Amino acid sequence: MRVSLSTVSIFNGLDEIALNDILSQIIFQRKSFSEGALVVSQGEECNRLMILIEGKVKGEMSSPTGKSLKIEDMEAPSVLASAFLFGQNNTFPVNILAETEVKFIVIPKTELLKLFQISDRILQNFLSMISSRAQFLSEKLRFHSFKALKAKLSFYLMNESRQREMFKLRHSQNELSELFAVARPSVGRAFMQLQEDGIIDVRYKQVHILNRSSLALACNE
Amino acid sequence: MRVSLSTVSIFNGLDEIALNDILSQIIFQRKSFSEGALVVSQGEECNRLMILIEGKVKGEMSSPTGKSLKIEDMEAPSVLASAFLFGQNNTFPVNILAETEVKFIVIPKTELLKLFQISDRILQNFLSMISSRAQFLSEKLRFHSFKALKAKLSFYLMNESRQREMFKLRHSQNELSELFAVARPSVGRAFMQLQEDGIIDVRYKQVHILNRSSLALACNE
DNA sequence: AAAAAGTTGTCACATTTGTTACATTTGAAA
DNA sequence: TTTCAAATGTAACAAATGTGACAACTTTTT
Repeated sequence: MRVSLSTVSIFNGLDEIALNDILSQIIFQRKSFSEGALVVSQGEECNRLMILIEGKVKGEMSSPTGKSLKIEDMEAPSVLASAFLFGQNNTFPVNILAETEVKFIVIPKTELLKLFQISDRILQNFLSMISSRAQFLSEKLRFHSFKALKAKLSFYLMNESRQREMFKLRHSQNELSELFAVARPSVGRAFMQLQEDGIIDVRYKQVHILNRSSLALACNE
Repeated sequence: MRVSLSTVSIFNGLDEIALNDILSQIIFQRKSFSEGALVVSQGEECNRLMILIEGKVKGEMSSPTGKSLKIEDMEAPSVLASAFLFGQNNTFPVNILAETEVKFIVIPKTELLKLFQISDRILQNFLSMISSRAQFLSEKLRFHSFKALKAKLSFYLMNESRQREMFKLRHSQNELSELFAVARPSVGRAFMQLQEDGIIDVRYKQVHILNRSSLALACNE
């Protein structure tokens, strides 16, 4: 189940052999956490790159009320903390929780700088990752600026369906309520409204998109 | 009113002479816009670094309803678009509007890459900027996850006051309503509530913080 | 197959926020 | 100073969302 390191985005374009050579030149750690563990807590100093090579984690922001806003799910292979490593206030903005057994490779910031000098390709990969990250955060921000819940849900359904007319929801209404930062019954109501509008047909996790163009319009309300 | 280039964050630590030498090695443009102009529109390809050297701009996301969510104000010297240059989907996530006459230096992506090779310092500055940018976006995101408007306003007041007991608001309620993504009368109500709670005293733009610790608590509701 | 746990549909009611409107106050311009 | 545009205080009502609850249904576990 563990992934090959060459599939990790920061090592894009490097083959196993080159990669082994490069990695032999720096110091790094391996770390494991068991299911449910708090891998990183919000506010903790961000001074090392964490590469998830096995398992799944989720990132969530604990809002001040104690409730949490789920930011994203990640599964191996992926790179955590990339965008926060070099900032002024380099702290993690989220809690990261292990959803399964997870394994990481941990590269200290100083060693990462060495990597940049060794391989131009790694630097370019890193720049690309960090930019995508900022794009991701902007998208999240736009998403939360969608005021109406119906619009949020419509947008979500547009993305989840990917052209298909029928599909199964990956998330429960409870999870959606965390993603959208609303109460659970509100999610149910929003589904109901889209159904009453004749835009979708939904029964438990099974969704049938009846009118995709109306769904697109519903994103704009 | 135009600022010296050495005060721009991406050129931190370089003196005028070194900077002139470096800049002579690359190709870049100067661009001006008049007040009110749309400097960059959301969705436009982001393939050049824009350095604001004179004037003020604001960035806002047009939400699908046509309403806009103000993201930030920027004034010279500052660097735009840094975080989106190298991503997969390198488009601007915001509209950028000139609030005064503005002047820019525009450096194409390819030339920026040259700069990185010429000066390690510029690369490091760039990494730092882009990380701070991601932090900024995360903070925005957390802010919008503050559900209650009273909490948003409290948080805003905590930041704006900076230790002081009395201060003048920099933004009108109308502007605040854009920042918070709510309706204007709601902002007024939130002020009123904080006043009724005995936490602040507010009369038009003049704010008096009566109980800072309660204000801090109010952020968590 | 049966039991347990989790998910969903749904309700009534409280609370918050949006909308529209208008009078008042302030600050800037004439 | 006077005038005027903008900002603010405030109200009534509409709409959306939160809360708590419970039954019905699914899925997973035993």
